[in-house]
Amino acid sequence: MTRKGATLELAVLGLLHESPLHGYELRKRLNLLLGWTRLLSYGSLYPALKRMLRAGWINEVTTVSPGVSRRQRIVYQISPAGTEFFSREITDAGPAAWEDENFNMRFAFFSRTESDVRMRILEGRRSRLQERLDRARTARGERAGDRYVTELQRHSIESVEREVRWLTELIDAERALKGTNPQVVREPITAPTEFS
Amino acid sequence: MTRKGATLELAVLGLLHESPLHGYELRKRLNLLLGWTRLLSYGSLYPALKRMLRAGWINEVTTVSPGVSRRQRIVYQISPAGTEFFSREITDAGPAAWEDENFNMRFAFFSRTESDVRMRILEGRRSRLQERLDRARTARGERAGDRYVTELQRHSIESVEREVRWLTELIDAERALKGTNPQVVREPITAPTEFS
DNA sequence: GTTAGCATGTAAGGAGTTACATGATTTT
DNA sequence: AAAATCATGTAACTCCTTACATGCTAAC
Repeated sequence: MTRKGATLELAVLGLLHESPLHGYELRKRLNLLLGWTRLLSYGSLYPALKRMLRAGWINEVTTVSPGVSRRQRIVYQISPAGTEFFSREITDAGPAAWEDENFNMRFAFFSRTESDVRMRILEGRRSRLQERLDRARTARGERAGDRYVTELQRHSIESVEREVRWLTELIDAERALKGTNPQVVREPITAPTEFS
Repeated sequence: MTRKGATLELAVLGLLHESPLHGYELRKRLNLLLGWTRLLSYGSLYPALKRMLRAGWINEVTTVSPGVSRRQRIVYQISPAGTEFFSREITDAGPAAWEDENFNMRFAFFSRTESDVRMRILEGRRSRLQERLDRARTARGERAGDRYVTELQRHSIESVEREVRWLTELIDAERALKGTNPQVVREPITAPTEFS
């Protein structure tokens, strides 16, 4: 099936992989992690958590000993099924991985990916942007009418070009890394941050 | 009311303002004009045209003399009500104008806007991005964990900074222009391009 | 004559927002 | 004691995409 919109679900699983969290905190972290243009709303997060509960990817752990705060909260933790799903999805380097909505999230979890997967995603992303660039460049020549339109097109093209250069640097770095160390780069798991 | 999603409608009206067009051609031009990340689909354009017909903003002009091609097409032209609506919306320099989805479109039609409106939209857009930047910058300090996450944040911040610089240049240019010529900058209307 | 591109649509469904609703806890 | 922020949710609605359906016309 490979639901197109598993972005949110995957990001949640990725965060819960590090430490259990409750909804409110999850939302804050998601907004920091992925530079979403609009902030993620509760109306979108909470239903997603319910869906994930039903799917068996996460478990509800109603607060036992909340530590500092005596405020009751619903804490979620990732289940084995969730871990399995996350790993499977994160391994997939298909077109979905380099689409606009997914790419940032995939990149954010690159530490949990094999080097080849990273490469294929970065290269896929780059050629996607390259296509867009080609279209934009030919379009520019055609109608040199309004000066604001022209300026907008110029700036858009420059932005995408910059993005492409960034990807090229990353690809080169990845290739260099691959040469020296063919293994997966495993970051040491940081100690679960205490959510206050 | 100020429907949030009038973006598409406004863009269509803006294009029809220059010359009557049929749906297929409209879609192509919209995709060029606004650098939408995904191409606009027919499933979104055609229903929008129907809505606009019902609203009385456009008229259907089933092809009379198609010129070069003898292919029958449904050509739309803007109505007085549509012109009125477009002018009213394009004059509004409220928050909606500098949101992500709207800003590019508004900018593309800047030639049909007063200098003060342009200024307010550019400045609104800039402070919106500035806020985003502040949030991102403070976020960055907190968790210097994963190197890919760090790189993503660095790059995002740099992109927004670049955007802010661009807006600043535009604002300065606009201010200089305002000093010399307080009137609206009217581009000569380019001759309606013959759609083949 | 067949393929590629032109041209117009509809139906079902996904993903998320806004607005509403409620209440606890912490800070001032 | 009030205000801010934490915390969790639901319902209605919007906008768009995908996939389907259909047929014309130009070029090879």
